[in-house]
Amino acid sequence: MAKTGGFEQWPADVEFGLLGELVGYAIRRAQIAIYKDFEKSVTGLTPPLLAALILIDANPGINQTRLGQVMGVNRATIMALIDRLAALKLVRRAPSAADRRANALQLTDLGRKRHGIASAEVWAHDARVAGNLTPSELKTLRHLLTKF
Amino acid sequence: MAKTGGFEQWPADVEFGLLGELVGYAIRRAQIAIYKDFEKSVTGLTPPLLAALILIDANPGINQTRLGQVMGVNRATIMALIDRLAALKLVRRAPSAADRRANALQLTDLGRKRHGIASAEVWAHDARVAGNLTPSELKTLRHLLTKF
DNA sequence: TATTGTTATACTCTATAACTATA
DNA sequence: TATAGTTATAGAGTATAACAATA
Repeated sequence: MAKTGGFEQWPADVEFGLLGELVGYAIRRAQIAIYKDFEKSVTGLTPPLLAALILIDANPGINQTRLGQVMGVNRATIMALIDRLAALKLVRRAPSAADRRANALQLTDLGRKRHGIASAEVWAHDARVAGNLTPSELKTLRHLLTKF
Repeated sequence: MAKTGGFEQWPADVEFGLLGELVGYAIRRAQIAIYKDFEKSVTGLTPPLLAALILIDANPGINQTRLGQVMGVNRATIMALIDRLAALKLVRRAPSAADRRANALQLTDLGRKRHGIASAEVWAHDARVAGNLTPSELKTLRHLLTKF
């Protein structure tokens, strides 16, 4: 029942009706609280941009369509995200050796540097928001979340 | 490890790097999967609009600022959401007896009807996406999610 | 034919800043 | 002074539809 970033998870003076019964909404409220802490913790990158940055770092040469599938967004959306990362000089669209239609996505030197900084920031953020859970509880939660 | 709506939760051929360590990202991925099922299940209302509709039904006369606080958004944002619910003739801004600055939000007759329909839809949706969890697991998950 | 990237376009969610009426 | 609502504006994320290049 922690308050994260001033967002009161389940205020007692409000009726939630059906929302209080939905596990999907419980996940959504946790996500809102976590997002508010993320904003204060990770400088200059939104959650989708950081996710893309980390995924490209971990999968160098991945193409846009595949990255979009992994992130759960379509080609036009991943296009916009890569455009922004490219404008920030963090990601480069290199030609793919295997498929001349595709871009092989890579981090730039600056991108690798930024990846290191943002990793430290998001790591600290995640530890903070999970601070009310024991290691055992976290393991259980992670396990249950894979079932969706 | 269910696939919900064609979104593959943790594809095995992709490295997730640091993302795989973050409980916040695990929650985000579950939320993406659930959202994709929501879209197919609840007709004509987005998650924020349905949340507002249910909260107004459960707290008739609530004002916009308080509703925004409960939902975790600011006054300008709740304004836009109520504008859309009002344009759909689902919600009415009634004058507040206690405070002439405030709107007492209420469902219209059509709003109550829509609330009933959407409740059935979202209930079925939630049961479907939670189908891989036992009642005991769901209870544990709900408990752990309150800790953020 | 199918797929990758791209562009044009539009909609939703969200916020900041400034204004007004009222408290 | 402070708060509730409002308006104007902007940015980010998301999608659909169409097109060119390549598979």
